[in-house]
Amino acid sequence: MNKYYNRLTITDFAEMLGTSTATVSRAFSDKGRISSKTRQRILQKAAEMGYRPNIHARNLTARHSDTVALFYPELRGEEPDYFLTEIMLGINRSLVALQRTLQIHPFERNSTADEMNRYVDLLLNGSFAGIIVLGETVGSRTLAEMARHNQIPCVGIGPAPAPESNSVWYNNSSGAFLAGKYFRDTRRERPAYIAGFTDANKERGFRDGYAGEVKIIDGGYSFRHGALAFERLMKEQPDTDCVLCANDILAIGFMKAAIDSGKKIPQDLAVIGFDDIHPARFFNPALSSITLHLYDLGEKSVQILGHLLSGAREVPSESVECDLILRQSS
Amino acid sequence: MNKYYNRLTITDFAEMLGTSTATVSRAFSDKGRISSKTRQRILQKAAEMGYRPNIHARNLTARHSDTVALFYPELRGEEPDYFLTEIMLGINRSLVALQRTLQIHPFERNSTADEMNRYVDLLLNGSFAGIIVLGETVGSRTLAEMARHNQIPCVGIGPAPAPESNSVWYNNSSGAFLAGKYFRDTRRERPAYIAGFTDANKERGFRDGYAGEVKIIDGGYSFRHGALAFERLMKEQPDTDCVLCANDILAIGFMKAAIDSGKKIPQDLAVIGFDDIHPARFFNPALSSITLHLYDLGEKSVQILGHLLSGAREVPSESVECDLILRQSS
DNA sequence: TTAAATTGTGTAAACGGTTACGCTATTTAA
DNA sequence: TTAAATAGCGTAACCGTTTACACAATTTAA
Repeated sequence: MNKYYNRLTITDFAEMLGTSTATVSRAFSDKGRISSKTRQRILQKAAEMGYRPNIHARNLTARHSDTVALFYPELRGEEPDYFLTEIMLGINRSLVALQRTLQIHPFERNSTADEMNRYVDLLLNGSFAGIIVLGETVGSRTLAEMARHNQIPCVGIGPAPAPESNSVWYNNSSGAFLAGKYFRDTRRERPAYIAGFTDANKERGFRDGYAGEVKIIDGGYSFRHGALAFERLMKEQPDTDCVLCANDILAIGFMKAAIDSGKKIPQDLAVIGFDDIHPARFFNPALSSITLHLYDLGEKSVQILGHLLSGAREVPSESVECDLILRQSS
Repeated sequence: MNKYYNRLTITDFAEMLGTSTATVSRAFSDKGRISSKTRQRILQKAAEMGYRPNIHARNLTARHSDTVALFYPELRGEEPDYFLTEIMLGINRSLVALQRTLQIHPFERNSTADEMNRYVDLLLNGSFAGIIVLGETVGSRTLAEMARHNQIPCVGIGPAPAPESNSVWYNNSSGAFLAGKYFRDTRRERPAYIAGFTDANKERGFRDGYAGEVKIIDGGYSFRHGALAFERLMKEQPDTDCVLCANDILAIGFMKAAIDSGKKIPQDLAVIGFDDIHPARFFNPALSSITLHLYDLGEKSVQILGHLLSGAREVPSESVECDLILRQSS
């Protein structure tokens, strides 16, 4: 292995200055008592001579690290996970402001016991000051539960408040409702819902919003699945005139296929996506979408974690509103 | 602060088992001598009773951590940084395979001395086993240099081999050449290059590839800048019939504006982007682009880092080929 | 001016592991 | 069967900090 980095230890350094290690330590820690004159002198000398407190020794005595881990079920799909990307952006920015660093830990959606063990080990061996857990997979819940059980600050991000931890959550059902209602209000007559895999909440919300029956097509969440869904839809209900898709990538794949086959969007077919990932607005026509405010989601999770980290016991969970962003596609 | 996690120390645990701490340590470390029978017993008991070696103590004696940091100049632009996202994906996947964890550290492009100091501190206080540094900013170079100087494994990713560290690099100029040549071969007559900010290499490559004069428009790298560039171009050289853009987002913004103003792509105007970020293929028409093989870039950097981490002294830098991916826009 | 309170510093014991060294068993060689 | 080699384990020093406690110097109160 690699044993690089500073060979200058606090003992050596203190000796050079003619002080004790305690004083040096105090100069860096801003806890204990120390005259500002000596602190100045020590910090200055440290800068000159390149002394830096070894972080592992610090973590050991302090009994905590200051890194935060983000666990998320990895989408090994055909596209990068834009959903994750945008949440992570919010998380990381906020974390930097808190002077904390982010470790990222993807895990398989159907994680093996082995993989889970590795992560639980990391969690319990003191690696993290706290964790953020994305999603609602078995893995996510296990991690959240372990964290709670061992009193490690943890906040979950998902489509429902997590009983195992503090959480910030979004309400898929109410989002889908907006889309349904919009289609009703704009007098669309034959709605369809392109589900990735079944998501009862979105489906129900959409149906309730539209206040009428809705054709369901399922299959998967990728760009390619969107195109397939279009083909199936044209066979099974060719007079469909409005569509909600379970996520934006699906919607974009769907639109692409629709346009290539000669459909006019939004005239023949109005399309609304879900999540409002950034690339949605790039498409031509620009995609309308239910926004989950992904960036804010990340930000809020860090806010809650921040409170937990500074010792608060009861921090309320939060939810974020879904909104319908109208662009060209609907 | 938070002093959670395992209160069961090696001393307590060893006592419970009636062995010495040395033996327990050996059971976990697979170095020293130990009978497989006792190891079994210890590991099993550990699992039962929930003993886990504290990572900070381990790191302290071992004099190294096993986390890898990725430093990158943060694009505080109007879009998420897809370029980064895809490289990071490659890095993280490979790193997981090496049982290492990734910390991500964005820094400002024009980072202040203060910010730089923080990062140098992190670098030199033993936080990382090694680092990967993205880009060619002053900050990136400083970090790479510090790492090299302190013998911390470091690999840079950028548009040219980095003298301060091992690196994996791409050749912008040769990529742009391909685009120029393609436009020449397809008998386009009035080329333009939409530079974000000036990038002499791409510009030169493009001109050489086309073997003729090229109109330059600059301004910035965002979607919005793409649209602005289109407008300026229409004023300054309205008969342009082919365009290379300095990145894909720019290209997409450009195309969107062009289409909205009635241009037919690729008939009236052929467009090629740069980087081949994933969303390029979603656009309508799908965007042709010079691919940098971003994912592979990330993978290779970890490969090199892996060698460095396992003690190799001289590991050759690598470069990746640029390729022209043709889609509908050209 | 003197006692009490406060401030600044040092000594040494943790923190929770690893590992060099030494001492028995046990195995192998002769 | 015996000497030499080796395998398995324990003791204790060490990794580089922090911090409780003790003590001297200085300030404040009376």
